[in-house]
Amino acid sequence: MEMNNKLPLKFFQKDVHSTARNLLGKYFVRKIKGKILSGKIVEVEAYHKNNDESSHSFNGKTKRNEIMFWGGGYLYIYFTYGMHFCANVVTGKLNEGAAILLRSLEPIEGLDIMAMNRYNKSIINEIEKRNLTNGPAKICRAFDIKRNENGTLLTGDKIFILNAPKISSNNIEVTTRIGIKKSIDLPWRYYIKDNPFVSKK
DNA sequence: CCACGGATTGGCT
DNA sequence: GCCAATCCGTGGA
Repeated sequence: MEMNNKLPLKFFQKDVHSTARNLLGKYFVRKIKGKILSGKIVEVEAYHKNNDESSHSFNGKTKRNEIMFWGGGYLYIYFTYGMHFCANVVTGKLNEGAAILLRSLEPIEGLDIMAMNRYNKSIINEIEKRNLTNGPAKICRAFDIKRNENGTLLTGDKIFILNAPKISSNNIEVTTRIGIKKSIDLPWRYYIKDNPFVSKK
């Protein structure tokens, strides 16, 4: 895959909803130990400090969520349920408190390494491939992303996002978000219509 | 200091 | 479909 078309900082420094839509179809990439892991972004959710009680940033800045206030272009990693990590792309301006949760990827490169990270074996069947990165915690497990990666700048050379053609609105499905108990009616989940790697319809 | 529960997953029924 | 696993951020005393 061509590696010279990284998304620039200004891509991330815009409105969280347009950026969420724009992230669909792009390639999330991690270089680790000389290898490339990558996946096409097929499902995301927007979170924002304002009017969104489910957002980690809703009650203001804390040590845990401070990356959400650093402005667009950083990776915000949080730990949940005592065993899982999830990855967010921070968007907008300084102190805006906006981020996009990566909910599902279509695995593209480094499937053998992802399979080791997820299943402790390098050869997998079609069902296992389907389940490799189709959930927010599965993505972090497959890409070996943990607390260390919190605050990583996405324009660096370790973790970044490659540009790809924009997905047209016709091909984007918009729904309420999954797995939350507050602000459950906000239609802030975006996914690529008919992509088999989307976590849930 | 302590209690609560979560932007989840996978295994078992 | 249901539920256990397992940590730590958060908020109240």
